Amino acid sequence: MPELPEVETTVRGLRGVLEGEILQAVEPRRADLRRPIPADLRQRMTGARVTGLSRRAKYGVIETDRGDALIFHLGMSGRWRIDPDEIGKHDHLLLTTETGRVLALNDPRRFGSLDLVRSDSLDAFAPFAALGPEPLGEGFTAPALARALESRVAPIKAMLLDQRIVAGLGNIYVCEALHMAGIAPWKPAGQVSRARLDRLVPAIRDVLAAAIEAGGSTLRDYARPDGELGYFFKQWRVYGREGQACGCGKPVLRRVDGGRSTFYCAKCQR
DNA sequence: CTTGTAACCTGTCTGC
DNA sequence: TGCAGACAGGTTACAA
Repeated sequence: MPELPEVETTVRGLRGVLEGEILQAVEPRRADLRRPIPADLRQRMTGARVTGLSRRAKYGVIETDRGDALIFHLGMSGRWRIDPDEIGKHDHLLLTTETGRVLALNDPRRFGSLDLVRSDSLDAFAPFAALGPEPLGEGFTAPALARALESRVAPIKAMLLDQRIVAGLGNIYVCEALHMAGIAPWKPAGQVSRARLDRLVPAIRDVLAAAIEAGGSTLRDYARPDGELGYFFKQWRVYGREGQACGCGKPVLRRVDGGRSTFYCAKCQR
């Protein structure tokens, strides 16, 4: 479940297990995900101490006292499992700490990625260099968004999914934010009024912040050593709710293009 | 440069 | 029960 809030929740959960710990074993279990896994990952990470964990857009960053940064992306189906009972065929990287905790990066579809770069050149890491502002950061404002969307004719939804415009949104939160702001998903981005952009920016912030809070409870359950399944609370207003009533009473609609679903309310979003 | 579509890969669910 | 088809949170190569 990897959009920005899920990656943020994941990083927070990993922090409790990894931060300050020495990696006793680092074991890649296949050569590639979406990209090749760095061949020297085991050698460079084994014996290193984890100094910190952070997030940029949908990427998680694990830094060590050797000046290396392990960057992971969860793709569509990636997740970290904490102290799993057994290792399965989709567990592609295993980390074992000196205290005996085990973390398994599980990703059945393998759309995720693993990269290893020097901490002092994180900004030069190509996928990072292309990213737009963090939606929860100070650089994401209505004027800045208006400038980025100026004269663009692609649908506003497509622009918000473009990580160069704003970094971290995915299909769920774009649908939610557009509904909260009352904007039709197919409106040409450059034609969205300034008044609506003024609503959109806080809508994006609010939905992400609320999701991070809700995701926290998910990961807490996830981290249980007994492997008990956690709850997954859905607070979505439109995503995954085709046919159900919007707050206004009209049914939530779903439209598919390019194999991607968009959920929206034809009355509330214009 | 901008835009839209196909492809990558596996698992799960639905309907016949 | 079997099986085909739709669908899933992302990114990117490629064509137009």
